[in-house]
Amino acid sequence: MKVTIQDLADHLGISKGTVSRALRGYADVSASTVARVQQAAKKLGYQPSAVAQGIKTGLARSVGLILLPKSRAASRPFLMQFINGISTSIAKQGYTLTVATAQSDAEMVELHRDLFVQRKVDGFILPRTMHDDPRIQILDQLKAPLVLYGQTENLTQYSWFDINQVECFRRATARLLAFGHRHLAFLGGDAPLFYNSLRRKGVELGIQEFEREEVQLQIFENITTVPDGLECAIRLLKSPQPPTGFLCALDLSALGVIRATKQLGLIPGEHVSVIGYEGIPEGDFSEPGLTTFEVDQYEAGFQCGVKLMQLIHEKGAKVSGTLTMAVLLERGSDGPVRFNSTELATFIRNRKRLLSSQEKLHRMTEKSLRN
Amino acid sequence: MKVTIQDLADHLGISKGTVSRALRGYADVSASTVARVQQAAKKLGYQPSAVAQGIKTGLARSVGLILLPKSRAASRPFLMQFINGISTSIAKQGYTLTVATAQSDAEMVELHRDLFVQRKVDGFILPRTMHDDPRIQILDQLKAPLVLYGQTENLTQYSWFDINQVECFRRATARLLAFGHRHLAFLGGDAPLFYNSLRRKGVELGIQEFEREEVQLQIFENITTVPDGLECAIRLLKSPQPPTGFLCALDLSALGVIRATKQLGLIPGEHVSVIGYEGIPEGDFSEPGLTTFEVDQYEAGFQCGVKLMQLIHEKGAKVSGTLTMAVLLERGSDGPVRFNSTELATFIRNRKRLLSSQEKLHRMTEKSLRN
DNA sequence: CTGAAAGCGCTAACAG
DNA sequence: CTGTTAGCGCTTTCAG
Repeated sequence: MKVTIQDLADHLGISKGTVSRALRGYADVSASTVARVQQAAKKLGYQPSAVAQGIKTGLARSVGLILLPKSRAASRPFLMQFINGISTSIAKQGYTLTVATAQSDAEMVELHRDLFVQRKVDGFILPRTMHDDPRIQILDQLKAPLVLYGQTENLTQYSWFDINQVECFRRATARLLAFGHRHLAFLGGDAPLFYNSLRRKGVELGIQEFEREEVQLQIFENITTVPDGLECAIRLLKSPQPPTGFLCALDLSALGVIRATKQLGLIPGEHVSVIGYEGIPEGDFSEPGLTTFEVDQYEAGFQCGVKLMQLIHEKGAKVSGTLTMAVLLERGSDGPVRFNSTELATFIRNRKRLLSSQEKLHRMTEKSLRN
Repeated sequence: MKVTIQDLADHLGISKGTVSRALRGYADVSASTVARVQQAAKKLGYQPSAVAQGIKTGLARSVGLILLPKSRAASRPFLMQFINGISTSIAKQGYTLTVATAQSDAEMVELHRDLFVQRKVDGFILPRTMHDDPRIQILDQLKAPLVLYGQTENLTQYSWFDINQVECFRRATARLLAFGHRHLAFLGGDAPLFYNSLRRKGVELGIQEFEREEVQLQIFENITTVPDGLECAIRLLKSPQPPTGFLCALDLSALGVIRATKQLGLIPGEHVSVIGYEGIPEGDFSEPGLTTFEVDQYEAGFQCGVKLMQLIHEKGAKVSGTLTMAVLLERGSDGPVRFNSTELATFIRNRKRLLSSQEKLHRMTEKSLRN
């Protein structure tokens, strides 16, 4: 049923060694046999077993990507495109992507070790890099090829690909400052993840470069979901000195801030400005649309794949890091400051009265629409 | 560097055959050696090479899932959770998921063949089943184990998992009819995909069961994106006899319909009702929220994985099909009919006047908010 | 209960 | 240019 190299050799009346060399394009085979072999291979539908090949070469022709379903909200948005990018780039060399799912951080590290030791994969792509990433430690020990999607400590030792998040957040900050905002809040994401410090650094840099006036900045961390962002923003906006501009490490938390803003009867993009990061599709459907940096996750995956292939194939290949930019999507969630912090606080304090009057007007509008 | 079964055998002064049997839990090994071997294995960090195992067993301990990045919009939303579900369920048996990406339909079929012939995977999960699916044809020929996520012709021959989409759309239709809608439109998705006929059938069934009054139904196909839905809805709503209720095969097209509705100055959920299917996160951020059927993609992936494992491991395992339900998320995009089709047409024809008056009122609201 | 040995399908020396 | 041969690391009879 399953056709092996022996079958093919028998069929052609030559040895399997010759068949192997013909198929692998060795120079020392006559052109005519090469042709004959290739033809017969196609006819019989022969393709070498990757498993049997792997036992000789020591390679599985697969790279690993391990996910954490636990943090669904945080990891979901970007991964599908990322996966497409990886598998497309490695497919050229006959590689496939092996995806596994860990149920916890500890299991995650073990899974990396096991998959490599069992030779199910030849290397890894590590998304969502952490400070002192335990995955890196164990893979270093095993001398496993790896590429980081993101940055970390001792970066020169590794191949990595990342968005220049410092620059993104510097620009976002400069943008809000140019809009006249002087009270800012930074809602950071998962604290252990390395990107978090980069994004915060970008914000601090932006403020530092701005020398015209005093700027207030409040910093929060572990704001990773819509409810997180909502809750945090409600709390801040009800405080005596609320921020008028929100810089969010994640689109999800930014969407939460937009919701909070509306709940308080404020208009996002007018009374309060919000900027996110990542470019998830939800941001295009909120009202107003979310101003954010759109990351090309497909490209990121593709480049990670390319780098990993280099590491695996070109022995003694040097590691390389690449930094690229995301593009700002200017939608409606930010704009020129209307109230300063103090005015905003007053405005919010009176929101009940205003909300009810707004409702009355809404009913009027409705009625008139009905004719 | 890499520790093999031989190393372990040498270390313990026993034969590798014994080591192998001890590790695989054969009955005919003394408990004491089993313990010794396990301990030594842990100490030396020995794990059998999946590649070497595979050459004997003929199994790669991996299942394949092949994606089409081309149809990004259509395939993106559901896949990540689906992938998590698959890899979680197969991980119990030491299996991993191999993901590959095809650039075209033809390449997709080839990839299935190649991955199986090369023994990189032991079976496949086929999402997005088509009419006379060419993937199934080739895999049947190769006697490759497969599980369908979705239905198709000759279903009794295969293992499959699906949502009862006929029932979902029957309910959606009954719901709009109960709301008093009598002019409906069904915006179908990719025509070659099998789900499309099921969803349409559900709509037709719902209408057929409704005997109180005459119901108009317009049917469209290949409406797969937001712009598709937008365009189609604009055209329909501007027609002399516009539908007041939209049944959309996909959330994406439903979101397009909502946009169209707003562009025409109508209020979705009041002047026009829209129901989607799938439960993508965007639906929660549109205004109003999209009423839709939420599919548990994780569970779907999990069940597909379980079925595939049965097929691969239990020889002579019989195929099995499972039908489950999605849950209706009642959000704001549908509701009791306000205008019948004729009234709606008139209303839309006068929209310009209305829109400008609405704007005036909006400015009033704004002004009052400012104090 | 354990060791010896064959062989899975393929590649890569090494002869010829 | 091609055939022969020796493994790669593991599993699995088959003897003992």
